[in-house]
Formats: sequence, structure tokens, C-alpha cells
Amino acid sequence: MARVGLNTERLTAAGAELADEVGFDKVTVSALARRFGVKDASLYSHVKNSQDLKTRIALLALEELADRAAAALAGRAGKDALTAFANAYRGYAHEHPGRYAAAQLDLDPETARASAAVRHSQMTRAILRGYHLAEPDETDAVRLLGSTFHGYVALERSGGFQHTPRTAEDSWARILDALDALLRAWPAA
Amino acid sequence: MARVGLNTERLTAAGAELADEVGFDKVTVSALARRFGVKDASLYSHVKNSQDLKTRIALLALEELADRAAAALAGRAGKDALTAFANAYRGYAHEHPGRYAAAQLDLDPETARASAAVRHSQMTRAILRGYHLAEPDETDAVRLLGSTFHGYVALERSGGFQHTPRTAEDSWARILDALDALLRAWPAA
DNA sequence: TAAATTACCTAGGCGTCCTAGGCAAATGTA
DNA sequence: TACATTTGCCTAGGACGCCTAGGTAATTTA
Repeated sequence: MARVGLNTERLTAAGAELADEVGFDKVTVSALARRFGVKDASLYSHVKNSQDLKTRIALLALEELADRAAAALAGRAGKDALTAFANAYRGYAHEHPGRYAAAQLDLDPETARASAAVRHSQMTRAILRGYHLAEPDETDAVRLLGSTFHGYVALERSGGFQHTPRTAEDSWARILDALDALLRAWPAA
Repeated sequence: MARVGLNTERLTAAGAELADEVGFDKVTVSALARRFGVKDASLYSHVKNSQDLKTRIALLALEELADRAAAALAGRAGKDALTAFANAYRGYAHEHPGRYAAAQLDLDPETARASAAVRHSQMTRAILRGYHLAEPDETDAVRLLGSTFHGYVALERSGGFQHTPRTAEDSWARILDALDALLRAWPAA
């Protein structure tokens, strides 16, 4: 009985790959076991249950996404930073659709607070510092950017932009222009 | 053997209610059968399979959402229309979280084209007529609005706004102000 | 009232999730 | 090297969801 060398980390990584290949919703304990050539019961010494596995994949994706965004942001400010950040986000979603879907998993508040999700909002705030918004405007702008980026990627992935000749690429660029203009001229309350 | 009087429509409606109560992902053929006091096999004369059931719930939700948005839009223009439309959207998501989740289901292109999703983008375009944008700016603006509304509701529902004292309500109002300002001063390419 | 239809049933196969308990491979210790 | 401990993967098996085939009884139609 040769041992395959399973552990939590390898299972999480393989789960993330599986998600990108077949979709996050099709990541199951059984499918993952099959991929390692072991019985599904064998995975339960490494992950608590199916939910635990999915949560770990989600946390991995959030980390990767935050790392990528941080790298994109380094040394940039203003519109440059905004664009780099937004493209990092969208690029990750395109390259890793399954992981991106995983990152949308509803985490319980405690897990969320300890996750890389925190870094995401911090980075958004860092970008906004270049636009000199006072509170609560900055918070509102953080929410606007988060919503728009996430919403755009979600609609794009579900094929919502395909019945018009205008490419998703071109709209994206113009929307970033528009958001930059909006942040520079944020209306007074 | 008393008959309950199942049919496709009743199953869809009950499925939508179930979704609002326990979450769209927990809507199963078995759970729905249980709710009617029949065996799960009995549902298969009315819906083709589990996917078919979910698609029907999604289409129902899209219709309801479009109806509500259309009612909100009636007789309004400009910022008034923008706000009414956005609030109809967000209000529906709050009142019917399960149905709203259903409306996000990935439909195959053919089904999507025949669905009320088409009315949604038509209504967004109707709102934008008040802002006099030329193409392709109007298309870009349609995508911006769709993304932002959807993204905001998604982040709000997943608890993304809870670690700041600023209420989701207040940010929402200011974001609508900002979008209105942006549409009135859409930057030139 | 007989025939046709149909609403719901039972039986049963398959897949996924998960627990309990066992054996053998790897690792630590004398 | 020999034994003890740990642990990685196993088998067995239960619960539940999805779905098909074929039957029976309630309803509708002629």
C-alpha cells in the first residue's frame, strides 16, 4: 500500500486547480480523492469536511489575489494605481475562474476577519489616498470600487456582455477612465 | 391516495419561496417534495431534473425583478429614474435573497436571450437616455451601472460592509449621487 | 359508464458525504 | 537492528440527494 503523501496543503492546492478546470461548484471530496487515486474517506484525516475544504480553497484564492494586487500596486499612485489594481483583479478572475469563484464564498465573520479580504480593502484605501477624499467619502468610494470591479467580472463571466459588439475589454478601459474622473471630482454631500 | 395538485408552475413558485427561506443552493428536489408531502420521484413528471427546476426559479426571479423595476421606472427620468431603478433592484435582493441568488444562475445563452434579462438592459438604456450619451459610451455606462448595482448587493449580502460603522444604506445613497454626477459629466474618450 | 389520461406511488441504482475501526508503512527510540 | 509509536490509507457501511422504470388509483373525456 504505497502512500501518496496527502496533506492539507496539497489537497487545498489540488482543489484550487480542480476548481479552475471544472468549476468551483464541482469540487467535491470524491473528485479530489479520485484525482489522487485514493478513496474519499482518506481525505477526512486532512480536511474536516467538504465545507472545510472549500473554505481553504477560498482563503488560498484570497491570498493569491491580494498578493497579485499588492505586486501590481507597488510604486504606483493615482490613476496608474487604480488601473493596475483593477487589472490585477480582473486578470486573476480570467486566469483562475474557479479560484475566483471560491474567493466569493461566504465566509463566517470570524474567518473573514482573519483572511486576506482585509488586505483587499486596505489596498483599495491606499489607492484612494491619491484622490484625497475625506471620510465618509473614502469609505463610500471603497465600496463603489469593490462593487464595480466585482460586479463587472461577475457579469462578464456569466456572459452578460455578449449580445453587443462592444468588447468587454474596451468597456473596462473606459469605465476605469470614468471612475478615475469621478474620484477626482467626487460630488459634495 | 389524495392528489396534491402538483404542476410545474406551483413547483417553481414553491421552489422560489424555499430559496428565500433556506438559500437557493439548498433548494433540492427532495426538499421540495417534502414540502408538498409527496415522494421526490413524483416531481419528475413536472420538472425534467434538478437543473431544470433551478432554471425555472431563476427565470421567475428575473421576471419579477424586471416587473418591479419597470413599475419603479414608470413616469420618472434622470436621477429620479436612476434612484428608483437602483432601489427596486436592491430592495428585491433584500426581500428575496434566495430568488435574487437564483437570478444570478448561469443560463445557457439561448435561455438567457429568451429571458427577462433582456428587459433589464433595455430599462438601463432607457434611464441613460436622460443623460444623452452617444455610443459606445451608452453601452459602457450600461455595463457600469449593471456591474455596480449587482456588485454592491453581492458584497452587502456577503457581509463585506460590516467592519465599518458607515451603514450600507448611507453609502448606497452617496454612490447613486456619484453615479448620477458621473453620467452627467461622462469623460470624453 | 367505459376508456383514456395522469398524478403519485414503490423499488432500486448510482453518486457524494461522512464515521468507525483496522492494518501496514513510516518514523522514533533503545 | 528490533521494537514501539504514529499515522496514512484502507474497508465497511449509513444517510441522503438525483433519477429511471414500471405500477396503481384518481380524474377527465367520450
